[in-house]
Amino acid sequence: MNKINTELDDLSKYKPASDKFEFRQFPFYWLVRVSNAYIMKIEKSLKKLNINSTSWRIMLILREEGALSVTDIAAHAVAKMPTITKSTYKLQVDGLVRIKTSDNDGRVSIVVLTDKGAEAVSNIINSTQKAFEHIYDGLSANEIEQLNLVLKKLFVNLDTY
Amino acid sequence: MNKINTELDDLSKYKPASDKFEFRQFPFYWLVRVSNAYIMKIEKSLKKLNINSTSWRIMLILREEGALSVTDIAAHAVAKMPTITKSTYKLQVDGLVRIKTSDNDGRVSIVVLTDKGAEAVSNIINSTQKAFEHIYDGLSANEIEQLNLVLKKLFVNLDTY
DNA sequence: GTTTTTAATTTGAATATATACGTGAAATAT
DNA sequence: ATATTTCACGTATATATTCAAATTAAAAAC
Repeated sequence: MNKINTELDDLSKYKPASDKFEFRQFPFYWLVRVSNAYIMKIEKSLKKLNINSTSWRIMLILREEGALSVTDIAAHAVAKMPTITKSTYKLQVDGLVRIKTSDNDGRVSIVVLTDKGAEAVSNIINSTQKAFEHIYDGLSANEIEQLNLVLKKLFVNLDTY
Repeated sequence: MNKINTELDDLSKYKPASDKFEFRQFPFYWLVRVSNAYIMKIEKSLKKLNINSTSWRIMLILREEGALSVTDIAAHAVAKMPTITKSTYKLQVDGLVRIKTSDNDGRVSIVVLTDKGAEAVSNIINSTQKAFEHIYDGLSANEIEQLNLVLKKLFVNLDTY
């Protein structure tokens, strides 16, 4: 049962400045841990295919979004632009994406997945499938939905303030 | 209201291999985004103090745990040992931690926060306080507890399989 | 006492990013 | 209109971070 009125809650104990603060109850401690553990895990699968998690993320995003600018990719992936530039150029060398200057705006670089890239995504999904086999054990669809919801809220807060 | 019987749920749509998969509903997409956004945010605060998020994490852990081996720190921080070795030696140069060989086991390096280190933690908390001001806006204590719970489960799954 | 395992470090390579720069577009002034 | 300033997008360069692989050294197993 979730409380409706959130204003009555004292959330200070989840903030480092509180005397009640304890890192083991700190959501961001767990968030970073899970994120790191997840990245380590899939990098192990991706290793054989000579691709890293950043490139993988870029390709997944491009598959669903079609063509995106470097800025847009950086926003999706939450990474700095130089990181994305470098990563996409490496992908281009491997023939997995194509980069071209926008017709409308000469400053903008548009990145698209090539056919080879789309095929690579399918292959990668197959070879990482095993890593996801037990990943949601003990969780309900409801809990996952709720997790997504809360993460989205946290993201907005981080992005806004 | 959460379902009790999790076995009835079809969680396949949260796995990349499903045809129903969509990265925007993928918990790990959001997890990595939030983790990256959080790290970027606090790194901005920590920058002025010439410390990065990894060192910060190590110091927070040491403050609560007292003395820890490099292996233990790596486990807490979910990073590789060379990363922790390098990071702690940098902290030692700055006088924030002390590294000494264990009395019991000559292989083990024990790391402790120095007085200067403990003081630095307090200072850093003060200067990062502002970053946490609105971070939980729109969330209840209950939701945060639930978040922690789910993250812990995910971590165990990632760690086990 | 030799072999195997474990803990940490060193080295080298890949990745990420801060900073500076180049270039195009938009806004403002002339 | 057109020149000038400001701003936005991306890239190049230099530096920092991370980690795989190899190495060293200590402890445990045999």
